[in-house]
Amino acid sequence: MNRKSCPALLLGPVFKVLAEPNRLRILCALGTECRPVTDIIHATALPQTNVSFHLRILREAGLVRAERRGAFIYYCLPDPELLAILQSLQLWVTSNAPSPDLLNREDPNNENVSLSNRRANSCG
Amino acid sequence: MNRKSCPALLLGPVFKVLAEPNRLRILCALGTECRPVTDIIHATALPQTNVSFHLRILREAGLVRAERRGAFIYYCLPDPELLAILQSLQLWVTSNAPSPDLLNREDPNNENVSLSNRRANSCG
DNA sequence: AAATTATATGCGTCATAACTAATATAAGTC
DNA sequence: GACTTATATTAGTTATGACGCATATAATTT
Repeated sequence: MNRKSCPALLLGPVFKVLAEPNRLRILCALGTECRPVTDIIHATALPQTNVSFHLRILREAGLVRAERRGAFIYYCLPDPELLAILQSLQLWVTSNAPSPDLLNREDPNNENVSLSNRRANSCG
Repeated sequence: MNRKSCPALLLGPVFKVLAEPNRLRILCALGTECRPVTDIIHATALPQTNVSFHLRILREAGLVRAERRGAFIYYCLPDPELLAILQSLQLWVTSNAPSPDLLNREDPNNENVSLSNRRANSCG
């Protein structure tokens, strides 16, 4: 099963970049504005070296654009479209996915997924 | 910067789940159909234990639904909406992001991101 | 109920990614 | 050119996640 038969594989690297909470916070701190790294450092309260580390990853994934203005380097989202897509996904998650706090816990009653015998079904 | 000030943080766990290529292949193998685990094993050529491992993670993230039918457990996507969102993101990636093959390599000329001095800009 | 098929789980190992500290580069100011 | 500010990089450490093996559970068939 290669990329041809599963084009979604293209999304893997992007998802990997977006999976890191601190990177999401950086994107959040950017919003629709362009901001210098210093601002991001203050907004996220992350150490400078760590912000720079994550910015590089975001940059190489094409998820932020960087441009120098004098001594500062401003970062911003490349495209409002991206923001819209992420927001629709966010909407889907909040309305459809299980409580995200449960993701890392075992649900004691295994109620998330009932594997008990029932033939009635809505798909397939 | 908590969830209130950055609701995108909710997406972190979902992205983490979607970042794994084999999980994307499993979703791909499912498509819009419901299929038993055996089918997924054959389609992906992954070892059973590995498929089961990934299915659990997908399940707990709410990205697939499971239902038993006799001896088989059928898995399927919970919602066509999800597929649509992922496809729009995929479209964005293919048209806007840098070549994904470059993501894991250092680009030798550093052409991905020009940090050279230029004051002209389109944002901020 | 024994055997078979379908699927899940626990554990150990290995690879990868995040983080820290120290240092380097690059631009601006005096 | 020396000094300061802004940002990036490198190396080392730690944490996390994927995978494989062995085994467990659950339903089906005989």
